[in-house]
Amino acid sequence: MVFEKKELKKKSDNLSDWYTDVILKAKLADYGPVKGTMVVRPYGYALWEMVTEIFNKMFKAAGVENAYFPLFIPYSLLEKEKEHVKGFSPELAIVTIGGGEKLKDPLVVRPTSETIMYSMYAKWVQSWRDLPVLINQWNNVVRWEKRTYLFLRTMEFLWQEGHTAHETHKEAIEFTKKALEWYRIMYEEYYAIPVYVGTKSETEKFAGAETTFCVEALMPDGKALQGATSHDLAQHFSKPFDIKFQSKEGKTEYVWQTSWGFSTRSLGGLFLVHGDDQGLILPPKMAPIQVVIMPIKKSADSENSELEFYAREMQEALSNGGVRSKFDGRDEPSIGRRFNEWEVKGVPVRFEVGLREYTDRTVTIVRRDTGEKISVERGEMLITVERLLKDIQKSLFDKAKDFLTKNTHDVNSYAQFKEIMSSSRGFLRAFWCENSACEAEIKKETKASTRCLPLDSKEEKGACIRCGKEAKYRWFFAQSY
RNA sequence: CGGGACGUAGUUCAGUUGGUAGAAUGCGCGCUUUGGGAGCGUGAGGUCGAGAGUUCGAAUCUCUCCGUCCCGACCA
Repeated sequence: MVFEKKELKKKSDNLSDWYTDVILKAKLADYGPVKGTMVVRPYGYALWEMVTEIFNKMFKAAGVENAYFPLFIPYSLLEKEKEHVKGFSPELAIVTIGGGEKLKDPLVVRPTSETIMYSMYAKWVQSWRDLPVLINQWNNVVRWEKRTYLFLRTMEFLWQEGHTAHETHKEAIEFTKKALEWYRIMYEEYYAIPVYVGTKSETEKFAGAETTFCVEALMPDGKALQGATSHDLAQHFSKPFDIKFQSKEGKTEYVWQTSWGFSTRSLGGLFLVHGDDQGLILPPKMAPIQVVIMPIKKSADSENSELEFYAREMQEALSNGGVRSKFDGRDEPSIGRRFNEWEVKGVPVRFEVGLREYTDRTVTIVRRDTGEKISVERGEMLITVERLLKDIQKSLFDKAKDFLTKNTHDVNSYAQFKEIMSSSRGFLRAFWCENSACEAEIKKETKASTRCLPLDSKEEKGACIRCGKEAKYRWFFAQSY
């Protein structure tokens, strides 16, 4: 049974309107007073906290430590790596006045921390014994975006940025891939969003990187979202920043570095992929509230207190079983409205506990994703919920995977390429000559840019989709968010 | 930074040929309610984005500015 949301825009009508609407109505975030800024509200921040908890466990297990570096970066530092400053200068916020005086050396509000961190790494690394350096920081960065969008593109966003330094290139590359694997796990196993994992083309890679690895996800409108990136920086920064060490052989060498980041943008993807006309659907592993318990009261007070006791005891059992739950014992608004509130917020499972359940010693359990309603014996509650949460997690992933598969096309002619890009979009696997001029033309003509070359790609003999010249690989193309 | 739309109550919006501010919803209080957006009563809430001009009189007409959203170029 489908219940109309009088106040919520429909996902099926217009994805972009629905997206903004649901974020505001679910109280995930709100617009800040400065254009392009966003306030992350407690419910949205709870999701980000989930991300930090999950990643911190992974990072720390690999020996990565958290630290904090300053927000302000001297412009002179940023200039040291040529490609880096060129890539970022159009979107920098620069402080020119401090303490009422014009600054001699303007300060950049960090757009990313390579330069400020590496200026410190140069002091800290002297010997091979100082390596590897494995540091992550959770912080905010600012990029002066011309056009912004809640979560997906804001002027200031939250992220983690990991920065490592190693003795050898091989070790650095391995670490880059390790970070990439963390990102894949976060998307696939927690966000329930299947991704393609690969490397970026020369034009799409990070300013200053040797190679950029990425995870790419598909949104319901057929556009691709770059989920996270991990960079092999080689010695591009260690040379200008003079990060040197003496090797075991007594030789002076520059370190090999990596950097990798995952931002609040990912949450935008989470909302887009799983929601429906009723609102958000959060995968159980990410949901700050996995089960909402709703006592349905009757007017006789004596019954209510026993009912409430019955329901509260259930919450305690859930909590002991490691299930995140919320008890909604409010008298107002009406029960129907409160059902809808939690649906908009995407809580995966709802318990309905009324006189019927109390009398029969049962609980009515409702799935957010399918709307399916079941009655369960009180004794079977915990095991049923645990199974249900797993089912929902899997079912959300399977659904997204199915969508991804159906919208990934092998394309062999430019006419077909254009046709798909002007209709359903999605990921297009096509041969490309790897010439950046050709890439630019394709983007201009179809809006599709190269998203990645999947890691498991096999060399083949083909002809570039646009120019017909020799091409070795099928690249993934898509319109990017 | 180009193109479009729009600024009136917390929100969504109406406001006729220019005549001095409205609705719905939300919010407060009281009572009745509770298995899918409850009912009745009552109350609070506005520099009509800002400034200037035209006029006896401007939310309404003119100009300038500011801001927001959407679509492009740019980007995590």
